[in-house]
Amino acid sequence: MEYINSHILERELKKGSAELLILSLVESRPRHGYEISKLIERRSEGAVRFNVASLYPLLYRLEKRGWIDGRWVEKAGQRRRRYYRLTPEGRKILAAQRRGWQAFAAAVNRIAGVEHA
Amino acid sequence: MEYINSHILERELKKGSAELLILSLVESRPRHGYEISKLIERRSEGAVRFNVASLYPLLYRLEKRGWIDGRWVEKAGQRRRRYYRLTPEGRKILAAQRRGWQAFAAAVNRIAGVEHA
DNA sequence: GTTAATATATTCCATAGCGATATATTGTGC
DNA sequence: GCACAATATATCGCTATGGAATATATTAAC
Repeated sequence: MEYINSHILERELKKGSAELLILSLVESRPRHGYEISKLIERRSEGAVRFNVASLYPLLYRLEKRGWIDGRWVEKAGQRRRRYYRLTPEGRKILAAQRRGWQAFAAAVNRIAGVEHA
Repeated sequence: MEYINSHILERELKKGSAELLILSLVESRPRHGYEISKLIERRSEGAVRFNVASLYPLLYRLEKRGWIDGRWVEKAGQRRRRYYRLTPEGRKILAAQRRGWQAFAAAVNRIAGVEHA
């Protein structure tokens, strides 16, 4: 199933939702970058895909802002991974971003005339 | 009502939805740039706002791609306005973008754990 | 021993949003 | 008659950033 130019729309939309998606995924438990990218791909059924060149710099930005907190975990028989967990500050931001997303999605649905999206 | 950092989310998200919103607004009848920007602001209740430096170049792009068709209208007692109407090609793109938006919004809702957004 | 999958990382380029600014016209209040 | 706000279109220049390409390292599979 391939929509005409749908990839353009998705590419652009993805940008704004990236933070919300990442924060949401590390809400329940710490996760590492690769896991996050794979989760987004699977759960969105391909509608959202992250380029590593976007994902990792974004994780650094979120950490620098104090919204997530990363620490290296070394395990025998595994590559070292950096697990990120949500900080209290990040939890507040996540709540705000959820509200922002809902307001935005509602507005787009209203204007674009999309019923029960 | 001001959400923490919500402007960041909105700024980014806007990019991807801009085309969808504009195409939707010129679907029913031709409209000019200023009218489009005001309509988006009003109908979104402030959740989406267009900077003129984004709006006009975007209109030119859409026209260049053949999705909308603009023509100048001069009226006594009014500044000249450029009215844009949706082309048949634009109509197809709009339908595809609506589907793309729905798929995207559904994916974000699923991942971000937003209920009935 | 070669390939694929996992996992993190960076460089470079093109795109594009937006603040600032400009121009022109019409309507309103004083 | 004049200042000001609203309408309407337009562009310059800065900056952010997304993504292709590429690199490195480890483990599993064949």
